[in-house]
Amino acid sequence: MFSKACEYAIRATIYIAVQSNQDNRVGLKDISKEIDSPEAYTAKILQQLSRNNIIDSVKGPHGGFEIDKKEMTKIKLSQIVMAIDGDAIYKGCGLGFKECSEKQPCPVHDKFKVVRNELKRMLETTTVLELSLGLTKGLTFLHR
Amino acid sequence: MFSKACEYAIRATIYIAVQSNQDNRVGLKDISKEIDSPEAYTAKILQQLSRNNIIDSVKGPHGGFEIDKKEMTKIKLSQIVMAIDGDAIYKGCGLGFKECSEKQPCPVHDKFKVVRNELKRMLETTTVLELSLGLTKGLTFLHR
DNA sequence: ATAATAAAGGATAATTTGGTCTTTTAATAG
DNA sequence: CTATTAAAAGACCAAATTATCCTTTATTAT
Repeated sequence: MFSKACEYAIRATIYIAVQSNQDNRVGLKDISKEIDSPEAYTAKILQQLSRNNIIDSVKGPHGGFEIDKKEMTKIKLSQIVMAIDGDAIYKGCGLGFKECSEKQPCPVHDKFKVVRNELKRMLETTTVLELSLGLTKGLTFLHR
Repeated sequence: MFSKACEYAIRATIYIAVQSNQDNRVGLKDISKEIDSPEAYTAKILQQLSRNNIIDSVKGPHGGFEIDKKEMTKIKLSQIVMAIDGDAIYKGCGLGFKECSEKQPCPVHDKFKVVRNELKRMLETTTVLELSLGLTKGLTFLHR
């Protein structure tokens, strides 16, 4: 569904959100350990999230990553997916045709549309805050 | 969503179905031209489909690929996806966790379930015959 | 100011996926 | 039975994705 990078991005963002809710800034080492991802690779992904203003980063001693509490309620899963994987999952044809459209639909166009719209709706309505609360309440998990 | 190989597999199967409905056996060259895919790579994919009994292949002069008309009504998109991409799209966790389950769900587990179920339903109810008819009627297209 | 800390950035390596080429095997028409 | 045709099979190559390592930059506590 998503790239590995995007999976890590979502995991990391949720973890940072959980910590930011408790006013903890978290470092790369901590993050990659908690979300079970390769450290250096995760660093690259966090950079991208930071450049896309999804998370904030602070250099130096006691630096790390955080998410503004007010912003957190507004960040949707779709923003993370867009920042890492781009819009392929949104506009791409199910059979990989560039020219596929309503006017010239591929054989699975209408069938896929239903699924894609459901996915789109889900990504655009799910907030990072919401997901982080499930974790904090112990209803969901983030590691092996 | 699907791998490139799987996209080519679906395209090819639909095209072979269209031709088989008109009692035409089709060769690799013809297929890859019609579905706009690399010839040698398509050959590999057709082999996989043949081994999985989704299509039939005949060697020698006037050989090629075909689909039994009676079988065609039974072949679902899910069988093609399963043969090429495996069951990852069915059972895999949205965030890539191996241990994700109903009992130990990842933060997006329930959200993804809705989308995945929709996808599953679509793949398991859509037949190759159905898709090929849309093409034959000129309602859909398979190439640039 | 300076040493220590932690993220940013750049170069590079490994793996997976996508794709090609050549040889072998099977089928059939003459 | 032999030449021809077309798929099967195997080795190989290329590109993209995933992942690592090393150097630089920014921050802060002493």
